[in-house]
Amino acid sequence: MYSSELIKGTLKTIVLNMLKEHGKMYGYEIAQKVKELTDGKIQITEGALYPTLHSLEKNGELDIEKQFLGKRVRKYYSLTEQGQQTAAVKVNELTDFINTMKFLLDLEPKISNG
Amino acid sequence: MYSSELIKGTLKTIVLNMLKEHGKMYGYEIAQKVKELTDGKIQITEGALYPTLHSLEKNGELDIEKQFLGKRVRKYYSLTEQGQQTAAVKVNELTDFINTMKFLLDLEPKISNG
DNA sequence: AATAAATACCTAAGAAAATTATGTATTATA
DNA sequence: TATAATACATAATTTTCTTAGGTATTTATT
Repeated sequence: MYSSELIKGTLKTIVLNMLKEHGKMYGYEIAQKVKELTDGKIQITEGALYPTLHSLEKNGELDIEKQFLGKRVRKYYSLTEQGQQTAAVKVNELTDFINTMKFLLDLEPKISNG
Repeated sequence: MYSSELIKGTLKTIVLNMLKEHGKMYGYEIAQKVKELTDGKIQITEGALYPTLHSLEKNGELDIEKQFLGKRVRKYYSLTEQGQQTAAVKVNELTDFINTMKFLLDLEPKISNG
């Protein structure tokens, strides 16, 4: 597990990208998938996840679709058109940021993007 | 300039790494150097920088040394032994995190670290 | 000489985003 | 039948940053 401060600021991007790559998903599923894909290194807490989903939906990035399994409800989220654009922008921004950080921290040879 | 939320959580690591790579530096210098190295993409604000430096010093990561230029003061910071260890740990952690994020966001071929 | 810009430090109020803790309820497992 | 896993949610608190303000010196410009 990473010291939590690192993950800050990347949650929206992670969520948007999960939906971009895996189609519609429900909240719990997103958290499980991220945990699985990162070997438990990134664990999204529910207190962070649900408010983020609500906020994204409120801002028109996500569509919501309820599904009932017996009496229990699942809320499937999917990207709106606007959400698809936002996802692309956010992922590009994060990619750029990562490259900048790698350079700044001297993590790779400096003459690789020229 | 990146949307500010991305930079969150990386400031301590950036500061510690700057001091690791460039020896003793003063606050203003750190901010300038980071700005210069990232072509203005990462701009550390003073409101974030100085409290971070104070906090790192208070925690025993940094030594401080005052220098006077005429009447103006500069506060040079350098890594303590503990600070050197923390810097290494933090940089490793960030490197690992970056690799995890790249994998998670599918930014590079997945069979590159195996 | 006067003004502006850059250097160099600092703190406080507020916002943003997460953690931690708690809550509800159903379904599957031991 | 107790426990764990699934699945949602919110509230209080903490952390970390932004924004805005403050002081003061030195250098560059007009």
